[in-house]
This record gives sequence, C-alpha cells and structure tokens, in this order.
Amino acid sequence: MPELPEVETTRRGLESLVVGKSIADLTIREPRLRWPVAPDLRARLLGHRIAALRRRGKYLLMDFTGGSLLVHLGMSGTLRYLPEAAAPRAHDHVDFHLAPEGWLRFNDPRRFGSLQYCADPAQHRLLRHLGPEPLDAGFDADYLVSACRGRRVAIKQHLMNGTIVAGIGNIYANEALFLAGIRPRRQAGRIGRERLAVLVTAIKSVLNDALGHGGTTLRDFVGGDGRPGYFKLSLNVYDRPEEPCPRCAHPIRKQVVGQRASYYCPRCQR
DNA sequence: AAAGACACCTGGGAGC
DNA sequence: TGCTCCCAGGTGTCTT
Repeated sequence: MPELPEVETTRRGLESLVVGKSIADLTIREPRLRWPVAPDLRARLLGHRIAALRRRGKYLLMDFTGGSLLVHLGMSGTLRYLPEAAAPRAHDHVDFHLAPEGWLRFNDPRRFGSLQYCADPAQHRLLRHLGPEPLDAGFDADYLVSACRGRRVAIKQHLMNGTIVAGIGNIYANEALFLAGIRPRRQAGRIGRERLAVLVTAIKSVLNDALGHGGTTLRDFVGGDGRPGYFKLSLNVYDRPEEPCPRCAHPIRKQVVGQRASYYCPRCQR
C-alpha cells in the first residue's frame, strides 16, 4: 500500500490530532511485526509527549524528547486516530492511548510494518542510507544523472531503491516512467541527461498529484482520518494491462521487472 | 560492488 | 458454494 504519498497523507491527517499529546498507555496485542515490537516500548513511551510527527521516505517518525518512534506501514499497514475508545478488530496490533484524549491505532494484516524506538533516527540503520526526498530541491537532474551513471539495473528498480531516492514504490515508479516516456526495463545508465531531467519532473509531478488526492487506495489504504485516497482514478498504467494507453490508445503491457509487476505503453515509452 | 532470488504474512480474487 | 492457486502498495538478507 503505502508509498510516499500515502505515508504523507497519514502524517498530515494525524499531525494536528496527536502532536502535543502524551502517551497515557500502550496496548500491544501482537508484537510479531516485521521485527518484534520491543518488550520495553510501553515503558519507554509512557508519559512522554509527542513533540512532532515527521516523515522520511516511507517512515513516519514520532518524535519525543530524547528519541523517536519509527513507524513503517509495510504493505498493508494503517495508522488511524480514534476520538473514542472502540473495540479492537482483526489486525489492530497496537493502540496508543493518548492524553488528554484520543487513541492511535496501528492495524496491519500482513504484519510487514514495524514500530521501533531509537534515540537518533538520522543514525538508525534503516534511515541512515536513504537517498534524498524526491520532493526536495536536492532531488534534481544533476543528482539523478550522477546516481544513474554506470548503472545497468533497470531504471524502474533503481527508482524503487530507497538508497537512490526515498519513498517511491511500485505504483509511482510505473506512473512516473509513463509520464516520462521511459520503459521500465531501460538500463539506468543508458538514459540521457535530458530524459532523466524529464523523469525528475515526472516523479515530482505524480507524487504531488497523488498527495492532492489523498494518496492511492487499491484495497485497504486509509489515511489518519480513516478516509481512502482517490488517486487510483488518476492512474494511467498501473494495474491496467490491456487497457488502452490514455495517450495513444495502444494496449498497456504488463511485464515483470525485478520480480515486480510493471505496466507501460510500448508505443509511448522507449 | 552490484544484481538477483527469497524471505516474511494475510486476504482477496480468479478459475475450476 | 467451496476449494486451490496466484498475486498484492515493502524491503532486509542471503546468494551469485
């Protein structure tokens, strides 16, 4: 589910509801996530105030004085705010009881998500090697040209590699490559500067568009307020095999690249 | 160093 | 209706 736009949608939806509140209690019903939830997490958070809610790539960072909780939503995770207590449903693995009021509920059917506390998120092993934020000014043509130089990997896999650029997953890699007219399998190092510059613009454009629609809900994504995202309606190629290309009407092709389903227009993308 | 395969897990949809 | 099989928004780890 959650790529950068979905995580950012979650962050924006929750920020004003949780920042400034304290952790009154923490209920861990299922600690077996991607990595086990630390047994001392409750003790660490109890009574501490949420100073900020940030995002880095696909990670949410809940800042406290002295440390941060890293939240990853994996493939199927959601983090929702509940104004009142509600009985837990399936896969409601962790509840944050907030003070003076409210609850935060982490739900994740596939349990690929994670909750990890650390003193310094910038130095955390999962964040330390992340590439630039794609919507930051530092992610530009110069950067992508140098990051692609000499690389033989497929450009789509390259974009989905978080150490190259953070937060781009399968949906938005497909969509950005469509907008840029580049085939998913093209070797990263064999794309000229001009086309990479177009790709940078396409990435920023598709991510900003998706943010404007509250992200993409394929099946189960909901933001912090429980509402789905509507960018699915704007997807040009993702999960549309054999449908006509919106630009030229040629049938969209599905092809596995790096073990991930990829979709492109063989006429518009070269 | 880089690229590829595999692992983790549940649920939904397709096909029979 | 019910069974089996395949696939899914991610990414760390192990193997070539």
